Amino acid sequence: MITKARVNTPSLTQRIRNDLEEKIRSGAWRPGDRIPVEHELAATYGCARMTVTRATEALAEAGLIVRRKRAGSFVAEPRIESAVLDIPDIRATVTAQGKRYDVDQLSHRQRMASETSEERLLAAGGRLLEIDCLHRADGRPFAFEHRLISLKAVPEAADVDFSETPAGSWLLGHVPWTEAEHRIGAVGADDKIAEALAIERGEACLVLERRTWRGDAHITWVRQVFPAGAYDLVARFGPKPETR
Amino acid sequence: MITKARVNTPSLTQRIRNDLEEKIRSGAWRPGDRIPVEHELAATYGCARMTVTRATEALAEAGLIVRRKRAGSFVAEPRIESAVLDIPDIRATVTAQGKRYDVDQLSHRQRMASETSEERLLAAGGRLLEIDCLHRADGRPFAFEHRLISLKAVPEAADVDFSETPAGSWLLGHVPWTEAEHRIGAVGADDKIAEALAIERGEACLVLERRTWRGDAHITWVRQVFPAGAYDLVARFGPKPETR
DNA sequence: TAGTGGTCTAGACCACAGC
DNA sequence: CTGTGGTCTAGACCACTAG
Repeated sequence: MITKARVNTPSLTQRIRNDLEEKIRSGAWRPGDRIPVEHELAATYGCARMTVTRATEALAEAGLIVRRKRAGSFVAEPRIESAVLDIPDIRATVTAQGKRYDVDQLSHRQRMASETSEERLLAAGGRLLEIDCLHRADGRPFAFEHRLISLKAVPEAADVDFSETPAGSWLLGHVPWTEAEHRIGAVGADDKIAEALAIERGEACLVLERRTWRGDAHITWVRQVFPAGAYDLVARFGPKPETR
Repeated sequence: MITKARVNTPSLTQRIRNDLEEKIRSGAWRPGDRIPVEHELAATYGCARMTVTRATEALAEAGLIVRRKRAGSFVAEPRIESAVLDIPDIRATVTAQGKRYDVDQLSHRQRMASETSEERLLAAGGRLLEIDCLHRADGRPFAFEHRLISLKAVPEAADVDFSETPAGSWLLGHVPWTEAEHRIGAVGADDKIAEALAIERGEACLVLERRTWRGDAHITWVRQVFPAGAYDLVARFGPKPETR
């Protein structure tokens, strides 16, 4: 096989992938359509079948096509169900907006985990660090945060001063985690939140709850409350900017 | 090379991937650690280097490792920023909860797109279909929906009866889309929403806005309002249930 | 400059589902 | 049964960069 004179071009696999993706995204191939069999594509591109396979495999993983033995590969039906959500660290969010970030620590204490299912899940009889804080952007209240940290999972957190670096940012940098679950909802501000955020009681707020694990060990649980409009979450489904 | 007697086991590539992933997720390998070079892994598993490459490639795509020429492959620093968000169709959500689904169409009209940037983006001088509806679960208000559909992009929508099948479900089944953007926030109910959802004015609601495209053509814009607590969005980061 | 990942080849055999 | 994807091999050369 002749070696192509590639000069800074994407790999052949990538070009095949992009070509097929373009056909699908442009609508030239509609959901349910069968795409050419792999050996045909290999002939088209003058390459080995494996090269084509790598491309179609990637498309299948991305959910754009479905590959079926004996039947062929087909353009998949789009599904709206999954999108990528960006959930950045609050300090990073604020500074990314070009605003000054401050945190007020409202309370900070150690205690034993209670017997609520919530806290048993987190620390199962161990000690907890419980921290309330207020995040500020340019001095104005940005988010109220209530956090529990399992000292069983992160004993060194007991000695850290979170009055400058918020606990979330510290944890992000010091405790590798492997799994996270987020829950997003809305709630009316209770008295505590209303006071902290300087809004009226009952006013609508966006709530983001996050649990974080390292393997089986539950690291932290946090509930962040944003005044309506202060913070929107954005999720996307579609072409990735990279590799195009 | 000896062909292994595989009996319904995952592929070798998959097993290598799982092994490495396990090492990372368990914490045996920490972020920043270098993982064995590919030819070593190939020797370990008694396979060709390409087989190992396929596994490490997949891990790199999943963001678990970073591969650097000449330097080696390293366990990546976890990033909390992206998580997969499930945003199902409302009808599907309700029926999945085992509840009866109904939709009340509150209004339905055609008009020209106005000159707001919003609507210019959607239909650029063309006709719009504007639909308000109320989704119900077991008869109780579940979500208020305000939707605009570009008749330029979806002319056949003009003749569809959305009083039984909600527009969202119809579009999902009839108009393949390729890109979507979601925005999630909180808002206090205005009079219209409060009445539709049978809640108090000002009560906190979760808002989900979604824009959908097919290639460059903007298909629809929709704003769905859920009473606080009625509906939470869940996003995950971590091991996929599949292929393990 | 040596060693790493990055990519590709030209085969091969298999399992499986559609015909 | 046949053709499809599923997987793997045993090489090869290249590009890049850390040392």
